Amino acid sequence: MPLKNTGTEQLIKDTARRLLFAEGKLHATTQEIADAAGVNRTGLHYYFRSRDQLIAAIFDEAMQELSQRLNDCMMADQPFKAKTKHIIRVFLRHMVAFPYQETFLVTEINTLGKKLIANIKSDPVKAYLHEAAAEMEKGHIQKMDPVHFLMNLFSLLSYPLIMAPLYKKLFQVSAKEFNALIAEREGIIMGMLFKK
Amino acid sequence: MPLKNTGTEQLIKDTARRLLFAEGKLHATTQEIADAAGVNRTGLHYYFRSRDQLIAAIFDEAMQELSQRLNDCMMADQPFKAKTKHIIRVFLRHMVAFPYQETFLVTEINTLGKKLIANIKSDPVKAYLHEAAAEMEKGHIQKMDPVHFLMNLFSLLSYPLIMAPLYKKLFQVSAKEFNALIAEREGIIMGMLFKK
DNA sequence: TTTTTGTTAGACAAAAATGTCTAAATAAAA
DNA sequence: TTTTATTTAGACATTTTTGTCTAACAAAAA
Repeated sequence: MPLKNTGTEQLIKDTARRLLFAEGKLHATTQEIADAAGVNRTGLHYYFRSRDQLIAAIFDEAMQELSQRLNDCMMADQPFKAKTKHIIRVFLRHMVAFPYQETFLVTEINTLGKKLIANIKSDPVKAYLHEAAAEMEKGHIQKMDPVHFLMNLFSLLSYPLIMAPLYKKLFQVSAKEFNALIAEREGIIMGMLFKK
Repeated sequence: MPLKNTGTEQLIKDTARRLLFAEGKLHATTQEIADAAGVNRTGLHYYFRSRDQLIAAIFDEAMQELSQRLNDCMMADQPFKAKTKHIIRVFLRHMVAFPYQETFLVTEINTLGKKLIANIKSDPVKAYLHEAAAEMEKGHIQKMDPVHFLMNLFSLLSYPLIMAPLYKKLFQVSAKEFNALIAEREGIIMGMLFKK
C-alpha cells in the first residue's frame, strides 16, 4: 500500500520466493525472511501486515505466473513439435531457478489454494491436448490418452530437479556434473516424447 | 524403550508417517499426530522424548525401506525388461500410498539427511545402470547416459502422484478418473522406456 | 494381591514465532 | 525547510508449539 516505490516490498517478496521456492525452506519464519532480505522484521508487517498475507501474495503471483507461462507456451502459433520444445526450454529454466515451487503449491494447496481453480484457465491446456491427439493420429508420437503425454512431459521436466539433492548422492555426481546432466535434458526429453 | 509391546509406539510412527508422507502435512504438530493416533500427547514423549526424535525415527525407517526396496528390485535375478516392469509396479504402489515421502526427504535432507549417504548403497543402482547400458547396446532402448534412463523412469513414476491435487484441477478429472489414469501408468511408462 | 508397565490427565514452564505499538532515524518530495 | 513516507529499533503482548513434571488410572505380570 505504500506510495513511493522504493523496491523494498518487491525485495521482500523476491526474498521469500527465493527461500521458499528456490532453497526449499518451506517453513521459513518471518525473521529468516527479513534477515535474508536485509530488512527489519517490522518492515515485513508494514508491507504485508502478516506472514500469511505475504505467503498468500507470493502464492498468488506464482500461480498467476505459472498460468501465464502455460498459456503463452500453449497458445503460441507454432507447429506442435517446436511448441513442445519451447515448453521444455521455458519450464526447464524455471525449474532450475525454482525447483520447489510446485512442491510448495501442492503441499499448501489445501490451506491456500481454493482460488486456484479460478486462476488456472484450462482452455489452452485443452487445446494443446487436442493438438497432441492430432499428432498421434499422424503417427508422430505414440498413441495414448493425451493427458498421459502431458504428464510425461512435465514429469521428465520437473522431477529430476526436485530430486537433485538426492540424486547427487545416489548417483555420486558433483554439482557441476549434475548441471551437465540437466543441460542434456531438453534433448533427452524430446527423444522420449517423439518418435524418431 | 518400553518392555511390553502394546503396539502404541508403532501406532504413533504409523500415524506420523501417514500424516507426513500420505497426507502431505509436512508440519504436523505433536498434538495433531497424537490426536490422529488417538493417544495422549504425553505418550508421544514417553516413547520418543521429542518431536525431532519421532521425525528422525520415521525418516530413518523411510530411508531404510527405500534403500531396501531399491536393492531388492535392482538385484533381482530377472531379465532387464521384467526387472524394470517390477520396479514400476513396486514403486508405483508405494507412491500411491505415500506420495509425499520423497518430497519430505528432499526438503528435510539438509536438516536430517547427512547420514543419508551412509544409508543408501549405490552398488545395486550402479549394477542396474550397467544393465541398462547393455540394453542400449542391444538396441532395446534408446541410447543415452543410463543415468538419464533411471531419472526418466523415476520421473514418470513419481511426479504424476505428487502433482495429483493440481492435476485433478488442471485436467478437470474426478478422483475416480484420476485413479484410472494412474492404473494405466505402468503400460504407458513401459511404452516410453522401451522401443517397440 | 502386589508390582510393574503402559497410558492418560492436567498443570505448567520454556521456547519459538507472530503480531502490535511507539519513538526515532532516514530520505525523498513538496 | 517543512512535510511526508519509509525504515529501523526495541519493547512487549499474544499465540502456538514443545517439553516437563506429577498424580492418577488401567491392565497385565509376578
